[in-house]
Amino acid sequence: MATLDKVIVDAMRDGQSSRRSYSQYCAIARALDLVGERWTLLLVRELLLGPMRYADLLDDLPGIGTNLLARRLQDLEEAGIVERQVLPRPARSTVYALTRQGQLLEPAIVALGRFGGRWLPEHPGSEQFRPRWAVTGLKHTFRPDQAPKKARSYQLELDDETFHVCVKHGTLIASQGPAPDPDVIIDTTALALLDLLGGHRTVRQALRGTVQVRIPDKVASTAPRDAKIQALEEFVSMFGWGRSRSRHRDSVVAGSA
DNA sequence: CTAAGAGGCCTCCCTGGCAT
DNA sequence: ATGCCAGGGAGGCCTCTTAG
Repeated sequence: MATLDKVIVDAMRDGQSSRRSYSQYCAIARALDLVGERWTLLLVRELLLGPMRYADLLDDLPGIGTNLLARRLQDLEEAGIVERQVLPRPARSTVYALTRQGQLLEPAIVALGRFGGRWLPEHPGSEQFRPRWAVTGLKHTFRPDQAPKKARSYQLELDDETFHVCVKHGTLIASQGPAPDPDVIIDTTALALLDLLGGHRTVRQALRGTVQVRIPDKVASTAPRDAKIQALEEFVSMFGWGRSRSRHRDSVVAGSA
């Protein structure tokens, strides 16, 4: 924590940093000094699924200016929350990744997602939407009590992007890229996945529509069709998508009565 | 005494252009 | 691919004034 403290102390002392401080001896205020500025937590959200290149961050944060992204990355780097990594040959490009300190923000972001879900409309409408945000959403709608006892590895192919979701010992780990040895491969669009998780499509309807499920041979001991239904039902049941919104609606109705 | 409004200053953010 | 810079708009903060 010495690094983080130094950043704030330096900022407060010389006044030259762009970072504003609440100057309160409070852990929450200190956290907001570090990550409370506009775009910062969304930048961390992007990196929760793995390292990303500058251009990809720019693409997945529509509306952020190039200079602002550079500044936020620099601030997070100085605070020890983000670090630069250079990929090996042949890519050799620079990527940005969360440090161990940065990964400590995950529970806070998941909690914010649960909170924000209460005000999230059922469909994106005219708002921007990215497949990786749906995958991040899996983290804060995950219900450990509904997870299968045996570990499962899922590969999600959403639009043009591939993600790996691993459920093991009641925890969910999601990352960008293919699963090394998936039990189930789900190939669909991000919006179709939202429909399925939100309960607007049943598993059978989804399988007749735009959702494709592939099961590598090793677990296809039952009839393929049944195995697909079973696998997709098991996946969907792990997430409480839509539950938080209904709780909010209930409270609004109760409050207005 | 307190709350609300006005005005000036400052910071933040975005856009577009440009350099490395 | 990365990120710096200038210009301008929007909004926040601070101070002062005024009304109740």
